[in-house]
Amino acid sequence: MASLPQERRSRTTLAAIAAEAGVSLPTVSKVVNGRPDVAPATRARVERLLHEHNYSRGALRRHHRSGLVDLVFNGLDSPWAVEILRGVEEWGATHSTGVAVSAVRHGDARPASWTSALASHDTDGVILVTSELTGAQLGQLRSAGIPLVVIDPVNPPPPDIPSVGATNWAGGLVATEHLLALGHRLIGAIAGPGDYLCSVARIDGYRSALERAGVSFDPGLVRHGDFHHEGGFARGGELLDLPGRPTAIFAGSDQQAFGVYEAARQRGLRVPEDLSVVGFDELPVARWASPPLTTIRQPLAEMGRTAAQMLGELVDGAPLRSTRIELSTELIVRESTAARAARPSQHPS
Amino acid sequence: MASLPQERRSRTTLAAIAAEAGVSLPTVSKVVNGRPDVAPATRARVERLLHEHNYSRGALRRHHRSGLVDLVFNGLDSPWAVEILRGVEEWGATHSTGVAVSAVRHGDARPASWTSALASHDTDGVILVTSELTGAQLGQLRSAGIPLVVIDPVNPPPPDIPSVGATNWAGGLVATEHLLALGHRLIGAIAGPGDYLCSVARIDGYRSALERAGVSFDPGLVRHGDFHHEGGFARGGELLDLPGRPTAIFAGSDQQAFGVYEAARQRGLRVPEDLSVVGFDELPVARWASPPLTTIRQPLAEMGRTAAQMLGELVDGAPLRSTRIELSTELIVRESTAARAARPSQHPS
DNA sequence: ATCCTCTCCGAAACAGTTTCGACGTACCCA
DNA sequence: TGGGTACGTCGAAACTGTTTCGGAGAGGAT
Repeated sequence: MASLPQERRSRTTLAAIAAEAGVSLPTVSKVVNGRPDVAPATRARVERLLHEHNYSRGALRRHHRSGLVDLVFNGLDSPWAVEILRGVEEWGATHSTGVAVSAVRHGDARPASWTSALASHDTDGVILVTSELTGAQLGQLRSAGIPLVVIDPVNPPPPDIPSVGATNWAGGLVATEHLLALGHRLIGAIAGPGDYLCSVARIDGYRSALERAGVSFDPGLVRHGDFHHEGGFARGGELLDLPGRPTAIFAGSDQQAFGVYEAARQRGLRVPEDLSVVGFDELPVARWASPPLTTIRQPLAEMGRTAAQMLGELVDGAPLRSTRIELSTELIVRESTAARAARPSQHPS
Repeated sequence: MASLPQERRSRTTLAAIAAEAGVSLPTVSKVVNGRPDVAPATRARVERLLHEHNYSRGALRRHHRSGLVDLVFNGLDSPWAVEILRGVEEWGATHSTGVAVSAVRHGDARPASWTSALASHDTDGVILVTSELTGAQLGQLRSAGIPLVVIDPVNPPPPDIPSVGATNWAGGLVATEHLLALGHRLIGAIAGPGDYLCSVARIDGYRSALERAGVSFDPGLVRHGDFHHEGGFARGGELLDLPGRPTAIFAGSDQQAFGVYEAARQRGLRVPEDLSVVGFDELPVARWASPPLTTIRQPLAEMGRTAAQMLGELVDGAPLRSTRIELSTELIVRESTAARAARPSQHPS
């Protein structure tokens, strides 16, 4: 039986590994299940082979539906994330599928990729939210046959990976046009992290709106935040301390908008009388802020539902219908924006 | 029922079921896995037997750790929930355990209990958050041998079910004492849903603080909200429209506090000059509200971590150490509370 | 040397899944 | 009506993986 080397390439079975490692099948099984009674040397040898063949819980398990989908966030510290989660969970509830939530932490000491965690509880598919995707991770997923859908990818995903997002560019455009229509000409903008696709799209929309209106784009009025309160507060403060203080700020996200609120409040500036603010996301809090926030609605829950839907089809073996879906954004006007005051604090011109 | 009860407890194997149903073992396997090629009549017969013996993925699997814990929320529509989730997820990440999130929906058409959903992907344990727990559900869990930990139970759980909460009573007391110390005497309160334990505890604390200060408790100043923005807005509006308008409101939750903000703003009342507001929870937004919210910190993430920790011990078969843990709350003073104005009920201009 | 103990491993029994072919029935067509 | 075809249903056998249990061998104590 040892004469045929083809044996091992055809199927990755415990017996094959056992033969190659020169041990018996039960011993390999014990290694896989972390049983104690295996000598360290033997364990290491088997594990190395296991890893070489990247054995994934049995080739036959490949067709077993576990009824579980993994939802991986890049940080779980935003109400933003819950909205996505709600959408995915709703889909899961109506399709008898569990949703396992996890968060990758960039600053974490353990550089272990989230893909390794997936192996412990076998998952039917993965939805990755605003996270980077390395080639190695992709390779792991592919070899394990686990479908993947990305929401708001930070870097453009490979063509065979479907992604779901919102019309961020159009949203940035509409937000800025709204401010322009109110008479504002000095409009600041706070982007998200510079490497997020959705962030640059929004700022591009902002710039296009300015240019279409014949207002020159001033790079000094654009800052990069972190999409959180802190970033909005710090960057917003910088903008408000500028000699030519903007009369309006496109905050890039709702949370940043609230940071801007606070920066304005601390400087004795009123919203919207002295400063108009537009957010992005339409978190539930936006309607309840003081004053209620004018913002760009992004159908977060629906994005989650859509991604889950696509993933479900992929899990069922359906072919990929579309590789990229962008759900439309919408301007929601509330009370944080107003026409530019007759005598705003004019910058010296 | 004709067979000995010991028999089915000792060994519920597919082969036994097959023999009893008069079919072969593979056929039973197909039924369990939902394979299509089984005649409806046969399937029904086998399923009935399966249910009678309540076969649960093999008796040997009983000791198999799936590395998955279920976190069941009563509605997922609050930033409150994410904080809990974060705590549980953190624990899961460091204990190579996945966290499956689901939400029960009270108004849902499908009255199917969440416990049935648990059966699909076998779970090591359940953390239930602010939800009711029927005896039937408890029975299902017990018979399946799935440990349970409850966070903020709505009704007092049975003595053998551990629960985690916060010192709600003390929080309500401290919040109210803070307002009393600022000179307020007409203090409104907005509770959560009347049947929530945490809600009544907070209001009891509020009442005790009043009584200890020699201020008479006026039931007309207490309203029942829903812990959400809407409730705070509606009930807060009612309080503010009272003839003897309160000069301070203990909002019962941060979200209700923001609802009160909006109710006050619509009436031209300023916070804190005309109205002091205290929240409860210390959601991340509280620090970024306009004005920043004075609130009672509830260590939500730590509550999640603690519950997960307890559940982990239970899963490992450790004995129950304590049946009830209350983590301490803490007053965080920001800018939404101020000393009572000299002429409280007048609009300053 | 002898005995004991403890670690490590595999033979065998066990549990469950999948493949594949047999059997019977229903349906279609001449 | 008869023959052929298609399909649904089921089980024998082969397969994958898990657990138990006993035995070989190393090392230590006497």
